[in-house]
Amino acid sequence: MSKKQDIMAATLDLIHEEGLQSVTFSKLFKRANVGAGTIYNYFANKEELVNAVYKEARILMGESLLQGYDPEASLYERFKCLQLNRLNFGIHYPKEFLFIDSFSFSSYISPELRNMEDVHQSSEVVLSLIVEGQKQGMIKEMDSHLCHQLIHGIISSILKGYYIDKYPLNDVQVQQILESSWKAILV
Amino acid sequence: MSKKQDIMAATLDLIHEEGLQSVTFSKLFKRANVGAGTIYNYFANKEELVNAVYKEARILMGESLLQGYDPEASLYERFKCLQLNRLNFGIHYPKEFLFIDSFSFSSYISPELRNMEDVHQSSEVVLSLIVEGQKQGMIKEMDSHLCHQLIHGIISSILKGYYIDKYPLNDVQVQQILESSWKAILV
Amino acid sequence: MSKKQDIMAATLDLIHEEGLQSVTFSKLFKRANVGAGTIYNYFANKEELVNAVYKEARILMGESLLQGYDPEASLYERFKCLQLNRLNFGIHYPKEFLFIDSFSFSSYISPELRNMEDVHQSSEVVLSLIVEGQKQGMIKEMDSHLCHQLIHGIISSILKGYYIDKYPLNDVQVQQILESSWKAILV
Amino acid sequence: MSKKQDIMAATLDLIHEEGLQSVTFSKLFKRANVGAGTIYNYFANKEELVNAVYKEARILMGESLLQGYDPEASLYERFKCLQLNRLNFGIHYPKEFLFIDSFSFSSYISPELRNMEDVHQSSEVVLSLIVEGQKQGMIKEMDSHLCHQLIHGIISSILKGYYIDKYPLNDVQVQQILESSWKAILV
DNA sequence: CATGAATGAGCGTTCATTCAT
DNA sequence: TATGAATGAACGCTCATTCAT
Repeated sequence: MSKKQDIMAATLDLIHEEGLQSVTFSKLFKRANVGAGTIYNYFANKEELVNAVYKEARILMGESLLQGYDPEASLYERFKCLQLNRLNFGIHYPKEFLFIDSFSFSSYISPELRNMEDVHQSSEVVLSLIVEGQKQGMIKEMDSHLCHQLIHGIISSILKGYYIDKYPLNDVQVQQILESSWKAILV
Repeated sequence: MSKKQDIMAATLDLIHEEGLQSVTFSKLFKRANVGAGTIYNYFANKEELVNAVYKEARILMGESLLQGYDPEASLYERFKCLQLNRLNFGIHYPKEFLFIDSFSFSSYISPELRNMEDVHQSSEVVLSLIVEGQKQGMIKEMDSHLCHQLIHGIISSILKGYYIDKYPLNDVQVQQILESSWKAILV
Repeated sequence: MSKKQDIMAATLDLIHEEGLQSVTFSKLFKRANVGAGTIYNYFANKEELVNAVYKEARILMGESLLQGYDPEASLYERFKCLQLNRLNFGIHYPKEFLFIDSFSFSSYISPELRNMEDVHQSSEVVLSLIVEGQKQGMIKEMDSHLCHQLIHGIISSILKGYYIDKYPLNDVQVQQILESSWKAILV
Repeated sequence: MSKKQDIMAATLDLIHEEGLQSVTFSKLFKRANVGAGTIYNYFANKEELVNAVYKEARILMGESLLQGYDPEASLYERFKCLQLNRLNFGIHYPKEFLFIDSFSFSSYISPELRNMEDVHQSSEVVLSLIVEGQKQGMIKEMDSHLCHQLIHGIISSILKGYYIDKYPLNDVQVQQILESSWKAILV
């Protein structure tokens, strides 16, 4: 792995373990096994480093959310795919998920990055799916952003409980969650 | 007593505006209009100050969550009351809500405080309501903590979208949210 | 006892217990059982307080050093009286002795105070005793200040060893010390 | 290595000039011409710095005190060597001498350091010399620690008078002091 | 007189950043 | 590139001093 990736991986690890506030450069150097000045060959400052880590996580998330999405499938199949992708991303990449969840609204992350297209692509897919479902009379008439937030919020919240070992997330639970979130927005 | 309240209010404001990490004492002194040493008449150190602010927010939340709760009312009425209380707390006390949401799992908050009884009382009311509903065959059979997390997660997520002006939260939306979250957990 | 004396006694105690550097006003207030502002009714600032304590100790020492001094007695008798007075002062007033010993050359003590007449009276008695002895051919010809310092130094040093319990100071030891210091300066 | 030495030298200078209590880091930085953080590359904190300076002074003193000591020489020759070494150390290293003299019993100095072997070696040489002299009937029968303290005290006291220019310390005076201290403990 | 809450300059220390090697 | 000693602004905190009561 390159020095640059060592640094970014160490950054994400430290953010996950102790929170952004306690990611000091001296901890970072030791963890990443690089010299104090090496970071500045790759990143102009701490903020750019964190933003780069954020960007990488967002790209990874963006790729995950639309994985296997079949525009031709039924409304419910497409809905399940999107929700499952989000859930699986959170299960397999907890560090990335929590980092994105915590800092998307932080002033630490630059506005340009916050509005990256990657994840928004998936957001738009979700939004148009909602609108489509409402036109068909399947999905309840409500503000589409509110509806979007609602089904995402279920996944995020479930994941946070899972991370602190409140319950397992096996196939049974996963199916229950998908059903629940679907029923929540049906007419 | 006013100085203490000034300091705590300024702390909560700053946490809300810039995040806990950037609550420096120099910002705090200016915001609260007190001298550098004044804080130490009331709080042993920064951590105790933050914990005191957290405790106050938790007490306020604890009082709000069970407001008007009638144990004799129907299952659905009780459910709506609990969800509505949470939503209203978030609407009227956004700073408190976000602070609690962000830092309940932070190492900055002492474990004793994290496990205060106040909010947990309401948690147990919710949990037993879920179990009761499951016995009656109304609520879907699933891990009660998972179910709890699900309905809370909906409210939290909706509130976060509301805070960044994604949509309004008028009576219409509020009713939709209550219905959605109820349908999410019905059999 | 008056507030003023409470404060001065507490100051001397604290200096003796922890050293001047750690005599903070907050410790002082608690020890002396007075309010934070009360000191300023009696002393303009910390330095004046310390100087006042120093002055009081010096006055006490000045009184002690010439106690029972009989100008008509023999050279040796007068020498023994002076040395014994110094030794006894150190034995009975360890806090005062050590404070004077440590801070006589500190910049904390004002020059005027350092050159108070009280103890110097006794110094001049000692010096003229030395000169007289040298004229009589009993005391070795040497710089009288050097001689003075020598016999004082013996007493001071012995006291410091006594304070840390290196040895007892009973009559036997006291007699040995007086003899030794006398022999040290004889021709 | 130069920065470390700069810092230690500046520390010793400041202690000598103004006392330990006024060795603030801001004075230290200016004096040593280093940045505020540089000290922490070499010393964990202020106390460790002071202890390091103390240790260096003690090592220097330990080397000086037994210089040229010939165990085969006569009792008086050995006595003179020890006393002269101490006197010379004080004359050539006044800052080190006063620092050790003042702070050997300060809580600032760690107990391990206080009980270093270096200087104690010389103490034991002095003590056994005293005991030997007492067995031979040359040195007065008295507590050996008392006797030790007495002859050290003479040197210390003389040096303090010398430092404030009370008198010169040329060969004549030095010989007088050695004789006086010898006579003080003879039978 | 006596009080103690309030003050803010100054403390020891941390840590993002620089730069000579 | 890669390094890490050096830097100094900024941090949390202390404490002598003030002043309204």
